[in-house]
Amino acid sequence: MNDFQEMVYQVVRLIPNGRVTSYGAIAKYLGSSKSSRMVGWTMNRSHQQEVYVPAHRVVNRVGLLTGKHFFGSENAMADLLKQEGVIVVDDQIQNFDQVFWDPQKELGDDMI
DNA sequence: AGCCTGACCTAGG
DNA sequence: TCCTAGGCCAGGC
Repeated sequence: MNDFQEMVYQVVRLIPNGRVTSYGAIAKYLGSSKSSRMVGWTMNRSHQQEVYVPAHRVVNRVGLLTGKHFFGSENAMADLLKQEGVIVVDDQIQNFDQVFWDPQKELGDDMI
């Protein structure tokens, strides 16, 4: 497991209950804004991690649940979010700007 | 060894 | 505003 992937999991674990962030925001926070695709790839392996990673709190930049197929059932990801109070309609998070959690803004740059 | 494919995003036309 | 190309890089074939 390389450092980048480890960092990704660290940040995802810091996402508060009922909030979400995007692949690009994580990539940017880790100092490589162009590696958002790698974040997505890394999230694919997140289910195999021994320590829990709330992968359902990571969506794409417009609030669409693009990773839902990697959860058990068709609505597993949306259900997890709904349990946390996030409103999801047709795989689209409602009030996305209010629910969005920006690591750069919330945590600062001191983690890098 | 290439070629292709992604849970993505931004810039430029 | 919509569309395209490019950057990223691990893994499958």
